[in-house]
Amino acid sequence: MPAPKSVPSKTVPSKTVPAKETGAAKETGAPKKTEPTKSERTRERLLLAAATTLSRLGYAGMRLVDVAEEAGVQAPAIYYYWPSREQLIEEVVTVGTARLREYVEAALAAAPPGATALDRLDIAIDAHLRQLASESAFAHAVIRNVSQLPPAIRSRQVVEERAYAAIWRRLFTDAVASAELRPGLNPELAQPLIIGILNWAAEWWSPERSSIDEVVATAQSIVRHGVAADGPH
Amino acid sequence: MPAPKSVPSKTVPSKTVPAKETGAAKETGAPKKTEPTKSERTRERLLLAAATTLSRLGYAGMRLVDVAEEAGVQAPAIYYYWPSREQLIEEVVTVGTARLREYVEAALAAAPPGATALDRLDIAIDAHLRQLASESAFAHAVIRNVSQLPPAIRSRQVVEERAYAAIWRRLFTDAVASAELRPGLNPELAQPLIIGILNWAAEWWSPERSSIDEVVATAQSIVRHGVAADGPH
DNA sequence: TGTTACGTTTAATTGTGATTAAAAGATCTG
DNA sequence: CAGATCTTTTAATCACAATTAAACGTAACA
Repeated sequence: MPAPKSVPSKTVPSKTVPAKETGAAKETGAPKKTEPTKSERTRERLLLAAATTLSRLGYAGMRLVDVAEEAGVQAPAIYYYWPSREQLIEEVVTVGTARLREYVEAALAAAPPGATALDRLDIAIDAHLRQLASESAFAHAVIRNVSQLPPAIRSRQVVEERAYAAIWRRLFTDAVASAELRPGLNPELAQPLIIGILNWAAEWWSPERSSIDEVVATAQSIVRHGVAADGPH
Repeated sequence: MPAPKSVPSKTVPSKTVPAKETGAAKETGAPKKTEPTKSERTRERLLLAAATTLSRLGYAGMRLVDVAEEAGVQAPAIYYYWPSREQLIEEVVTVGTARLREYVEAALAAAPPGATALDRLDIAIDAHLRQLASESAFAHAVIRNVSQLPPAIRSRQVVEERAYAAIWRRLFTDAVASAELRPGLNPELAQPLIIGILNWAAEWWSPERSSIDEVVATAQSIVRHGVAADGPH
């Protein structure tokens, strides 16, 4: 039983490599477009199931039986894809963090050239909240568990997290540089406080309670007024 | 072995009641001032240990052995004070929530008569953050675990939580009534978003990183500017 | 059509951790 | 100091959940 990809694994025995992700580049010129194998889809289904279960029951509470049931397989099937429960969880939280970063990065990259630092802050808020809303399983899994992850997992997730934090630090540095931030406001503290608005939304927001659009708009409004200099008005 | 107080317990066998908390009212006219028994202090030590361990390892991860070790006793000693692990955890989260509410309530009660709605908001922010900072074990235990508590525990904790939420809802209602809230801002959404600023602080704040005074000031500044009407300036 | 690697299942194995039982220590009261 | 009651400990239970082993289809393919 060779273990397929398994993103960050080291301990994989590495027997006959099934050349799936790897082989794709060889077959077609474009590295995309290969239809996902049944195996690949099962793996993805398990990863999502793990994220869901992890966010609901927490790091220690997530049982492989639950994950398996959620994905419609038996628990030992998980070991075909991951060498251990730990590795599975590690992938959930690193992938979760990475996707959030990528989503926000993409949104910022698509910002119009004339956007001010505060405009970009609005964009980041929008992207962060919408990612939380759509990929809620992964987002919840990360947000609710980072503080309780064992060091081994945490240390690898924190790399992703720092990369994401850098984006926000940059947003605030820019705002300071362009004097768009209210004087006297400590950006080192303002930044995590603002992140709190967004992350905590994962705890209370639900589509029944209010539309995501309204939450985004309200958060943007609070933040903008909350940190902006009393500019030209 | 009679089980001492054990706040919300129902399943206690209720044998010979040691008349401790109860007896206090009988002995002295004032219901306070009784020196805490050694037993009472052990119980308190265990409760704190449980809060600490719970916040560090989560609901499912908190082992009684850890709690006991943190309190300097053996695990089965816990069963002298609580009938089960569940009840212990329930007490941690309800007491944690209750203390936060009481602290903020007290702060608001001490507000000067002339305080505006926004002044009172500042007071609540100050109290909430300081309570998080001082009773951090209980606060963390609650904040990090509410979403993962089993329904049985959660349902009892949520009573406390609703009582606390009512305070904040009131603050915002008042601000709307006195037209201190920026028009167009949805107070139903603004309120949980602001709470997010505060609760998430538990995740990142540490005394080494910055003084609690500075965090409070920054949070107050952001919130006030974030939600206030463009009033008389 | 038999063979081989893949994907998954059922049936052990094993360690851990809550809980209980029984037995000591303490402490308090007379 | 003896006796009784509180507090805590050591020594079982007992169940559950991760992991491993072995076996069972199934599809491509030679």
